[in-house]
Amino acid sequence: MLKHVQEAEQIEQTPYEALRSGLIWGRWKSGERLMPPHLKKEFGCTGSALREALIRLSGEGFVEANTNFGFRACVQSENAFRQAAHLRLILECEAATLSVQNGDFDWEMLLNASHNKLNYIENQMLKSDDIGPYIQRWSMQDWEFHHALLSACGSELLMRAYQDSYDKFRMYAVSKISNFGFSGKITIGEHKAIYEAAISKNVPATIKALKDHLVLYQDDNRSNQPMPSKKTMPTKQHL
Amino acid sequence: MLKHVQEAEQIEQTPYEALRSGLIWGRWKSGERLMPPHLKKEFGCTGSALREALIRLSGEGFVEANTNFGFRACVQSENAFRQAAHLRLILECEAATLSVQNGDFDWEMLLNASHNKLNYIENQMLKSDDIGPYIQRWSMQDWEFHHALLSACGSELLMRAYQDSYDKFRMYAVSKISNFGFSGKITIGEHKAIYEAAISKNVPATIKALKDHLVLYQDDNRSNQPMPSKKTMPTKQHL
DNA sequence: CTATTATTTAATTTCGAAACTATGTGTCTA
DNA sequence: TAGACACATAGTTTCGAAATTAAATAATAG
Repeated sequence: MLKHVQEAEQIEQTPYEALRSGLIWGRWKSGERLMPPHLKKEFGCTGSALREALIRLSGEGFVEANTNFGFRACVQSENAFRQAAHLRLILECEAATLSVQNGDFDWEMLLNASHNKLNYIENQMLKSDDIGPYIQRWSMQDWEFHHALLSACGSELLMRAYQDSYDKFRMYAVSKISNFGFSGKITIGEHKAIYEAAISKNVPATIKALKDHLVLYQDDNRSNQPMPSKKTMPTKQHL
Repeated sequence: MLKHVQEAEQIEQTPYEALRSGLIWGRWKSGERLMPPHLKKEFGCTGSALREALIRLSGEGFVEANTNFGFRACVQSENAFRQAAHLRLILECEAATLSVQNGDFDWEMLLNASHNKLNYIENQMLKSDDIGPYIQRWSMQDWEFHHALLSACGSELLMRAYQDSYDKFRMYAVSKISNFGFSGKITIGEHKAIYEAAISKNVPATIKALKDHLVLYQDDNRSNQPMPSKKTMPTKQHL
């Protein structure tokens, strides 16, 4: 799909990392089967190793696992994308609130540094005609910035949940959003707004800036495709 | 640890379910090693099957996996418990808000039925001297009630994140909270308050009732053991 | 006696073959 | 021709042994 992505994947080490990367960057189509016997040729490892990685990824929600039917890439849909964006927004707002309240001097320095790096890349992309070669680096810096923003929230559990939602959001964004979510000056301005609100310890402004940043993909997921409550039975509990 | 729990575990089928159940119900001490070669005797299955289950559980955050060091039961601490309670509260409030707004007639019936069942058990426990035999059943009904409450939120992703936080909360509650969180009339009243607020479509009252229900374990996790922001580096991104 | 190195033990990880399951094809019958 | 049954094939899952790695003990030199 993407030349630069393809090249980068060659560097990956473990099957788990390679698969996770490939899933996020749209290497497989929505719902496509992931068969160890086939994949092992191009991954240069045994089928069992791939299976292990796929099990782990199914636990994280990136692949679907059905007994005796093997593994499939996550089924992508507009609805699933909205759900990921929604969850990400909830977790990011909560963690950012705590982080702004708790953040010390070191946190401010970290946030400053990560925003500078992100801003630098984004301005380079603004000048360039083809942003393709920048996408991956930009995506990494975007993550580093959002991670730094929340890093003082004080809860590793919250951080982990956030990363899951962030990665899932990115996976859907790759296939649904043009330029993977980078919209030139608009994006630069949004990141600047988040940074300035957070660094000045203004919690309501930070939350507003975050909502503005993610509102594009939010819309209203309440009325469109509601989940029928009849079908929603409690999953089996392990007593 | 618990007689009734031990008995119930014999019925379990897959190693994954048995392990998950054992972890939640405090079968292993905090940080204890989980070695397939030892466990396979009592689980009556091969070591490889256990390994597969442990990998999956590590993806869900119930066991810690270190390369070439095997698996360990989750390290429990007061801080980890607060984080689980906190995350659960965030997700439950958000999902409950959506659910109350979206909930149709079927949802109301489901909520009513699950609350009745929960209420029935809790009143039985109130009369009894030894609540031991009721604990597991009560835990199951408690889950069914909370699940029903959120079931109309419209986001499977949010529901799954909630279940993870709920199960982790329960795991810590088993080891930290007397009677696993059942406090007689107080608990009954809290569940009733949640039910009545939700069934009357009162969002603010529902949120308040949920916060009252979980506030005991909340305290203030901001100031006690803050996570040093220096150590918080972005985890490796898979390009 | 201490510290470093070898040796032994135990556990984890990897691997490939065997068993099982599902799918697709072809044949036979009504 | 349509339907049902048996067969063949592809893919999944399970299993146990070999290889690798870490921990523990014994042994030797300083």
